[in-house]
Amino acid sequence: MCAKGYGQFCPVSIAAEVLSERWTLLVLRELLAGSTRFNDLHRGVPLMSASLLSQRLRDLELAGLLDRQPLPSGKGKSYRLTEAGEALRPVVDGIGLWGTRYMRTQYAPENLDPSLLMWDMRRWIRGDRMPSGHIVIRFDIPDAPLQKQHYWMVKEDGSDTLDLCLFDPGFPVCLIVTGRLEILTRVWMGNIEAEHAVRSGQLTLDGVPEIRMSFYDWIGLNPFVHLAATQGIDSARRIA
Amino acid sequence: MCAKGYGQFCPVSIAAEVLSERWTLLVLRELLAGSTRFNDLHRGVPLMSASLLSQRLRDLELAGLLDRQPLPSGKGKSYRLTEAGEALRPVVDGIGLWGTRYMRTQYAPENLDPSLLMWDMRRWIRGDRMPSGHIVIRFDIPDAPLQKQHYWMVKEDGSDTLDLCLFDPGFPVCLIVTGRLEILTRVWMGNIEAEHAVRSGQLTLDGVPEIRMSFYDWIGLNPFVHLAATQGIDSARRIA
DNA sequence: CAGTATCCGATGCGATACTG
DNA sequence: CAGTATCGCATCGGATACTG
Repeated sequence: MCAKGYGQFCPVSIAAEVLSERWTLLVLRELLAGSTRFNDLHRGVPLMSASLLSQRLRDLELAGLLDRQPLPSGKGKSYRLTEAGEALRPVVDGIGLWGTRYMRTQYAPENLDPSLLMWDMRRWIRGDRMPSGHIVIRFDIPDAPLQKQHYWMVKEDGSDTLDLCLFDPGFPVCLIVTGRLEILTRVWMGNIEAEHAVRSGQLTLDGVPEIRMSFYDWIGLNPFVHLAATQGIDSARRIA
Repeated sequence: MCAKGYGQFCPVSIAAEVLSERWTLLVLRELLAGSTRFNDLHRGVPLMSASLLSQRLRDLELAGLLDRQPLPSGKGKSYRLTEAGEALRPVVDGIGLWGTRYMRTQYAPENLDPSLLMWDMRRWIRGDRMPSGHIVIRFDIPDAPLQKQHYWMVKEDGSDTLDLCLFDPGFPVCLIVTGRLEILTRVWMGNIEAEHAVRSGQLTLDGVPEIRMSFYDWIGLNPFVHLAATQGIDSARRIA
């Protein structure tokens, strides 16, 4: 009968026809976070198949939330939110805030993924607060699957953005951060304070004191934690 | 592999596992609008099968958004949002607002439904602004399917809430409002001003002048229109 | 009335393979 | 690399029938 939509004139219903499709909200989150390339978007939703991501991007374009431009470099396309898509930022933020406050399944084992964590951290870590020079930080996650126990964050001199490597880039490592996946995730989500995690030995920092001390300054937090703080919600109080 | 969820620790993802299920947002809208009984909820999402509504209500309960209490009257249950569910109001409002502003398919024929329109109007029409006494308003929708051309809104003396009848309740009718389905829907959605619709003959009022004049006072508008007005968005400007 | 169980068909989606 | 087409299965959800 009703192929797809909800058959209602209510704007919530019309909006839900786009927004409630499986994965769409997460793709939107990635776009709002600033990813513009297919593979970057895909790294943010690694469990989604490429074909489905492609499909959803087309859906979003059709719904007028997304603009797809061929790249000047010839290969590939650039995906950018339109005004309508950008206007969903408060909605997606609101959903994230609500999730932070009320949902408890965040740290279930099946929701933890070292690569995803690192990819998320890479985007928000404050490269501009790191010491100058060529900085390499290694993250060690001993309880992760073998292929996913080591990650390298690389900051070139002069640039503030980071590169995430899954293999040893070869440069000398300035700092090794070691912690179990859940701990690292909780620290990142503002659920455990970084200082506390280090003091209690849940997180280990290995490197020269200068860089070790700077850690707390640049490690940063997932953006929803900042949002929550704005609204007076304290993530740390919610330790399960 | 991933049975159901998204396998991500991000709060947006956790929230989306509940919120992005098909129909869930609309059920939530109904709950937020104040419906507490199964059949009332169902009238708000008539195209949803009862079994699926039942299922979704259970899902919402399980996720902690909904509280299901047996009614003192013995039969049936009462559904009420928990604090967590209530906390989604700004999100659902935000989605509705966004839909009002950016989505254009609202008035596609397949989204228009006279019964749903009447049910929505019933909830928000200002009974307290109607003249006192036993008031019966009949709505005539000449282009609706035969069984759905006539609706009666009944206000008992002393009560401010309205009853919606699909059959002639037998009392004398004070006012007949006639208009095509799309016109009635657009007026209700603030897309056409009621006065304008009447002046231009798109809407017809038939009754004694006193009640005819009061129409503009109690007819009201869908709540998202009020919200939009608060935010400086003018629905009337968006006539397609 | 107020739901719930079951059945079966449509479709959504992941895996795989393919292309410029 | 940056996607897109195809295929086949899993599951979602509507219809129907049933129960307190």
